[in-house]
Amino acid sequence: MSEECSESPACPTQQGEATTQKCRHPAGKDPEKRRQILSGAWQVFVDQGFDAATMNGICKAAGVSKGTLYVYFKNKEDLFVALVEDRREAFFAGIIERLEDAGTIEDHLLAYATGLSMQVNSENVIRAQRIVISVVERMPDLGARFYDAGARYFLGHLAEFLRSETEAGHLAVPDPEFAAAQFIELATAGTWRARIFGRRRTEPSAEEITRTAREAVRMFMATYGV
Amino acid sequence: MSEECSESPACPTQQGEATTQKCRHPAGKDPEKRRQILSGAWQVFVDQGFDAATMNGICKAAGVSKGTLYVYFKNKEDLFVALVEDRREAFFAGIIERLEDAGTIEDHLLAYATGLSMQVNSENVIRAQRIVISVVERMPDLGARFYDAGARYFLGHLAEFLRSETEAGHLAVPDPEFAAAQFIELATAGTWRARIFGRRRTEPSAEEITRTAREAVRMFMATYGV
DNA sequence: ATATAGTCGAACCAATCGGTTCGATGAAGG
DNA sequence: CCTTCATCGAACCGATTGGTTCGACTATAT
Repeated sequence: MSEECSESPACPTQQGEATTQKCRHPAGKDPEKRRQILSGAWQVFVDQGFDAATMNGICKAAGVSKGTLYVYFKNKEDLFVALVEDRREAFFAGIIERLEDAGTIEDHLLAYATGLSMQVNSENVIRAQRIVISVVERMPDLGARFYDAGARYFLGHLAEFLRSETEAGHLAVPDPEFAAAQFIELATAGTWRARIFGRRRTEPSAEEITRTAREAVRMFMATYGV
Repeated sequence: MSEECSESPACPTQQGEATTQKCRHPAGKDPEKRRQILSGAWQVFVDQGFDAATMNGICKAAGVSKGTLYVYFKNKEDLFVALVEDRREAFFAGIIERLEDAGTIEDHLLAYATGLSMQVNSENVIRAQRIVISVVERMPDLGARFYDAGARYFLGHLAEFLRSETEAGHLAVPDPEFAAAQFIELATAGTWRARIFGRRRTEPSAEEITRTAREAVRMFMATYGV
């Protein structure tokens, strides 16, 4: 319950030091409360889906009154959009970074594939993906943005890597964008589709992920290696 | 509106010949009416999703009274399950057959890939997949059965083909099941995922499909060719 | 200390949903 | 011709929903 006044510039209590003092936030602007709402909403949405989730349930889960909830978000759809916007980056952060130190091209690709597959097959992300897919018809932009933040983000980054390695003569990739798409599909071959359709209800094991990733790299290098 | 009495064995009107005469069906057993309901339900579900679709809307679309609807299907979920059950086979029929006459292994794989990709990326099938995915949490078996009738059916068939070609010495595929999964992912690389997330709102062109299919075959043969 | 204002919580609202009921209708069957 | 019965259609039901309102409470800022 101890918040620091770190956001509102109109709050004169802020001392520069980290202080546990509270300060007055304008209605609907307390970032801590906002996070609290989003956190509760995440739980409810993730295990009930968009339609089945009720605003009352979200209030209860978030520990916030309904009136307050509607001060922060104007309706259910707005709340959901904000939630996806808030989480989508977090899903895929930390994977790109850890790839920088990889050694050979194979190591690089392998790390890429395993990181991607683990994340994209994890229970939470699978559920989130299902929900986004289920509302794509009603909120077309949401799905597109979610895809851009996830798959497309990886695609772009990987394509860039492939292009530079090709220019350096370490690979022979005529169409980096397309090859990146191929690689991403290979990285999750046999797992993701079955997961998203509920055919597999548990996350793939680390061994399976690395095995699939290794085969993806092998296949990729057999085709695009020099 | 002309029905033949072709199903009910209790109907003495049936003459063996095709007749346009009507006959009395026990309540909830007229196959024509059943088809009529499923057809209306299909339209409504496909462009509204499971939750947004209402039983009243389905009645109107099907041209059937609500009372009758509930004679044929005991509730919304039951209707939806029956609908998926009714359509899932139809989605993927006709693709396997047309592959039998293919010549070389490459031709065979190419036909497989293009047929699969066209079907799986078509607007109707994409929408159906989205709906199934959206209810997977509530109806786990439905998603699994749908997956089995679609992807898994292809996987099995393709794996069998790969195995026999390997035994004949035309291919070198150590793990046919897994290789089949790889091939299927490659066949839809760059299209299906974007389609399902609504990132692409139009079906891929025939040229793109064949191009992707051709690259899939090339990659596959580079890895598993003799 | 006092005024201010963000939050609470519970009641409230209109709308809609899935599902049921039942008398009217009209065609099939003997 | 008359009976039977599947269908119709419209009213009806209880439950639940997203969303609103408003007075009570309380921590903050002056």
